[in-house]
Amino acid sequence: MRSENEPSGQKSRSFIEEARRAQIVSSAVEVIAEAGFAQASLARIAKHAGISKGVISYHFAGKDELMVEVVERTYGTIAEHVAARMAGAATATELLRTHILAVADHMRGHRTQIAALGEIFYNLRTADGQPRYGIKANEEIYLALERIYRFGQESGEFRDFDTRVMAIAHSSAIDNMFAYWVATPGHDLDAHAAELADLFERACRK
Amino acid sequence: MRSENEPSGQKSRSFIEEARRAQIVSSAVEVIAEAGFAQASLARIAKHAGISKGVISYHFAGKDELMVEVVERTYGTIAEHVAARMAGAATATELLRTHILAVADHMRGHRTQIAALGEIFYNLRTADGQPRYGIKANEEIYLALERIYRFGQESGEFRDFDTRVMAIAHSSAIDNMFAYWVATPGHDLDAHAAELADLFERACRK
Amino acid sequence: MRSENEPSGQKSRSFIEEARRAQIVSSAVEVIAEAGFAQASLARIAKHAGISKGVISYHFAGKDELMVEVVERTYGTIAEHVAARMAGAATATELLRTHILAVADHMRGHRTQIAALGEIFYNLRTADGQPRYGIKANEEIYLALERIYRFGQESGEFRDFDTRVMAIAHSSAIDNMFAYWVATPGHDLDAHAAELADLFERACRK
Amino acid sequence: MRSENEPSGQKSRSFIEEARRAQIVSSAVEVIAEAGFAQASLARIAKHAGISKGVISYHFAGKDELMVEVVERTYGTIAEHVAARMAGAATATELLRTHILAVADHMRGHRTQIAALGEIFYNLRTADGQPRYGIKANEEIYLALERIYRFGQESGEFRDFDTRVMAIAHSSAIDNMFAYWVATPGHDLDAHAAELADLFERACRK
DNA sequence: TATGAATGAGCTTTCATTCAT
DNA sequence: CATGAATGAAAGCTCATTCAT
Repeated sequence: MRSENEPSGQKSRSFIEEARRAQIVSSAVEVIAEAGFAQASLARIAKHAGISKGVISYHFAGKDELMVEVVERTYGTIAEHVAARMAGAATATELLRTHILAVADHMRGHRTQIAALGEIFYNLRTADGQPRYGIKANEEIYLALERIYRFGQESGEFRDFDTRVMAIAHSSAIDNMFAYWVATPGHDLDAHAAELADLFERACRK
Repeated sequence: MRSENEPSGQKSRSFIEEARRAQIVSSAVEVIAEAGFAQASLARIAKHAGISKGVISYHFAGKDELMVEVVERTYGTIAEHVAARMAGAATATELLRTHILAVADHMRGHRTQIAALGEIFYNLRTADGQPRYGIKANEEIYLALERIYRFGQESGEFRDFDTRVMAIAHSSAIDNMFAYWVATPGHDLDAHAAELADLFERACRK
Repeated sequence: MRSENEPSGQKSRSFIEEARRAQIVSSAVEVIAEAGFAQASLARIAKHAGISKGVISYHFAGKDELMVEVVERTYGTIAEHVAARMAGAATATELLRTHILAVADHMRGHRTQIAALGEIFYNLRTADGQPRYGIKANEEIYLALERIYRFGQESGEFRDFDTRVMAIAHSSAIDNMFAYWVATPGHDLDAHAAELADLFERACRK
Repeated sequence: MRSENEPSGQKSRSFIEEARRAQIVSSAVEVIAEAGFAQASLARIAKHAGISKGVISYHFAGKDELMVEVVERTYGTIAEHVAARMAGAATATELLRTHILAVADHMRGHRTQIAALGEIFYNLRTADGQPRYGIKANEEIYLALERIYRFGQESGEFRDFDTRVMAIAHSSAIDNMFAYWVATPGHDLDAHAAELADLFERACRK
């Protein structure tokens, strides 16, 4: 919830401003998902949105700010959905299975957003050429997953294993489930997720 | 079929030609691994190799052909090494573990090559904007891994599961092991691979 | 002729209108003096004034009109001050010395204005690319100075010389005294002006 | 004279390269002199030279490098000419007069170059917005002129005065002689220079 | 074979100006 | 009166590619 004072340093934006930003972000998501990060020029994003190139420059300080906003909006949506679904789980095994199933569930309705997110994560670089989000950007996810796994180990549900390795494998299995699903028409996402849940449950249990 | 020297439809090349191509491919690998696909302009690759920009255009039909050649040369090397190591394995469990450990073993000495390979796989697109190697480029790997898993199921070592899902998870776990190792100084690659072998063995066994 | 309030063909302006124009001119002066003519975009001037960009366009027909107004307001101020000081001089030598000293005196309190004036004189161009104020804009000054010098020649105080050359040298010496003073912290403006007065007095006298 | 080793860190350039750079510099000079620094875009300079825009980028690292090269080539030519002429002068008075006359002499044949030089001096800024050559770029000239004036004071030819103020006035009188001559068709440059020589001689002598 | 030179398309960004509200 | 929004032209620059030598 925002307070009156806009405490996080953001300027409050008008309704129109907000709508335009959302429209531009949405257009960027679609272009990136369809044509890839490298082809997603401002000109192309503007054309896709049916607006002038300059509008983007007017509403965003630069291409970087636009990309970062795409990430923040998209990533936030996923995190919220998954967190809500996991709130109901009690055991580590339940948490583990719920996480995989909830993410898959979210993917079905947010195909382009997640595809765009992946492109930006992989490709966006800072002015000095360093990746802005490298694999280090997954750290937050890894920590969250490790918490689940350690909880399982402490509760006696799970055997002893390296939680970091397990978290990386878990995270990458989900990422590639998404990529495979996007690329393979007719692929059964739910079945894939269920198999994955079994896989990691068996890999962890005593 | 052509002559022995042109088994795959390629024109036979002089020694010098071959050496130049190898030199250029090598330079491309280093630049891509270090700076990323997007920053790997022909100018930069040429400069890194200490040659003129035009040489690349002379020896390769275009940037695409160069990238494809990088993939073919690099990928072939990995496949050979892993196949040789797996020749000694008898059971499905042994094959599974050996695959993971052999790949990790190869990674240690071929860091830049594999990094470049990943960049190209992820980023290279055809003229019409479609990914040249999408996840579909993994099909060969998936088939090979599925052969192992089906063998294990038929021999009674492994439980019943969807071999395609397992293959995708297996492949992605290896890819991200590499990415994590590259990004994390001091990360123990062997220990990671051993953990991964345990993980998949437990996920598969009855 | 129009009414008293519109002596020079200008539309009569409301108080608010006048205040806004003054505010904008003032902001323009500060931005130009600080950052140079080329960096003084309307956006920057507006931001500096804490108003919207459109306000400037509303009150001025275009950037050109704003610049011209800056020149007129600023230039008028100098001329008034110098004329007042020279009113008390009787001989040509006194007039000459007083001019230099009075200008220097004015500079001390109007640094930004004069700096901005110089920037605009030097840089502003008409739509067809010709300088709007070239050296020809100094004509008025040259004529005024020539009047002093001719007076001195007629009164017998000064030797015979080309009054136009003397006027140009005089004017440029003052301009550069200003530029040097602005660029050199600690430079003694009064001493500089006094030296200059001696210089021209000696150059003129018989 | 250049040595074989190109000791000053410059890459040796081919004849064609050198010719192109000279052509581009020449085109830049003409465009700047005619249309002013602000209007001298790379596109305009290229068009004026009858070449593609990219050629300039190919031969120069950026617009800055081109501008700096214009300054260096043009400034060098003036300095050489003036120094050669002054070599024959013995007294301070002769040096003083010769300097002014030699500069004027050079101006007649290098109108556009000097005009361009002035534009760049006045307008070129570094990336952080600071003038690249401010009035500080005249320091070298001031020092050279002060040497003449001090010499005259020590030899007893000249009275006591502030040599820095005299040098600034001297330098600015020459600059504006040029500007006035450029702007005023039919103006007699030689007569102007002779008057100026008289002016400064009288201003200095005892 | 190899090179330096040249091209032109496309990139992001800045800007003065216009306009509906 | 004032604003925020939008426009489109032009800027400097990068790049893959072509070509004469």
